[in-house]
Amino acid sequence: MKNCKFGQYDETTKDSIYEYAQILLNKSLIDLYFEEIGKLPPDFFNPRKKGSLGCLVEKLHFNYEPNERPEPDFEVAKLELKTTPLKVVDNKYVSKERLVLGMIDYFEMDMETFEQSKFLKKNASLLLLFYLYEKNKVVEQVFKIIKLWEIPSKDIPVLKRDWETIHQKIREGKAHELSGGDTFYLEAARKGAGGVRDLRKQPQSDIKANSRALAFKSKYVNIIIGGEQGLQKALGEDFSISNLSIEEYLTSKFTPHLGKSISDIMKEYHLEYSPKKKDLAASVSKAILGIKQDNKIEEFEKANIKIKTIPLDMNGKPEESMSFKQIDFDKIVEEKWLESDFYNEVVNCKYLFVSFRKDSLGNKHLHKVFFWTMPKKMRQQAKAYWIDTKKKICNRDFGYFWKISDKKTFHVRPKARVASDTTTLHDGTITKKMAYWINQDVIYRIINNNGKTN
DNA sequence: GCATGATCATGC
DNA sequence: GCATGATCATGC
Repeated sequence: MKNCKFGQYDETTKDSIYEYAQILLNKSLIDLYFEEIGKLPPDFFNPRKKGSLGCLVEKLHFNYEPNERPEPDFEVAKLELKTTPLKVVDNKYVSKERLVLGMIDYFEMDMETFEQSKFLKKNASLLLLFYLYEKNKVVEQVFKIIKLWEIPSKDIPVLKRDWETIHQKIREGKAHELSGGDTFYLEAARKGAGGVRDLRKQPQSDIKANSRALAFKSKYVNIIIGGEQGLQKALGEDFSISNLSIEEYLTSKFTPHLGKSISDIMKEYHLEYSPKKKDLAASVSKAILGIKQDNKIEEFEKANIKIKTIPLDMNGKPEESMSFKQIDFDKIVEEKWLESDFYNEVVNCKYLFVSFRKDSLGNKHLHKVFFWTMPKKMRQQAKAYWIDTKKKICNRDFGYFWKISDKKTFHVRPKARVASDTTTLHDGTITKKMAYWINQDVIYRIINNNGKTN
């Protein structure tokens, strides 16, 4: 635990660091650390001294000494902290500049592969603190977007190809010919003082090359901002003036309704109540969140937030295991873990769990609402589960997937519309459709712990 | 028509 | 009572 001015956080877990970072939202350092900044030598926040804001955030806010090593800033949590500027264009935040991710050591990168690269080790998870840029200001700048970001699996192919393009030039002794235009998301950007005095040696040629750093192009940074901003926009004015994080804001919407019955909440929102409907809980959630029933949930999707409603029995126990998408048998055999559907759309997501508990009459009441992301241990289990499932599908071994009785967190089970609902694989194999599930008792534990993961 | 989220039904 | 198989309701 790190003790800080505004409480404490656990520097070994991403969630805890992220939660503590939220204090910065809509604030500047001078708002929060006026006295502390007064005691610092003026050199510390000279606008000309680049990078000083990032150091100050680490020192003042996180009570953490910045490291210069290849490991991420928060080494145990494997989380790299980045502060980066925004500007406003057409009433929208866009990235002011590329996001620099570390100097290129030509000799070192020459010997690497993408998978084992320093780049991937250091930048797989980023805590991005976007602030609104103001000229000649440092500590006065206000943080506008706080985002815990992990390289999305869908972007890995592009990033990998970009990295390999750069790598290839170094291998061919053409480091001096590198250019930002070679690549799409990731670029080898000029860095350092420039000019003759900043030239460095490269491994496969005697020609000296400019010093360069790997960086996300600002276009790509805008994609990173995009999902978050779309959601902020969808939440509207109330959210912008609330000074709350997205998580806090969304959960606070539910607070006044905790304990109320579904039918009462639906009356309040003038929704039709028919107990046969299966999406009652979902439409109630949408109503409370102010999402139109005709589905504005897309913005949540873009921000990688999934809403799951969980029915609980009288004792607060989940009535069912939790189902996810169908397994695409032909696809999974071609996939790698980090690029898989399952990793992308189930594991690597943020969930908003909305639970409803039955009373003695069988009426459902809004019970607990919280955000949840899969903790590390469970992700490891998820990987083992996925590998096992994939292996059995490769072997056309459809009868022996993990079962709930195996008590291994996940299981495979059908969820097809009817029993006769089968799927035909590319080689003509016909088999029942199956889906990914998380075991009921695991959901129970998550509910009991209010989503706190350890 | 089908995927998905949610729930029901049956057998041990 | 639980594990497993099966089906329902809905939206796209």
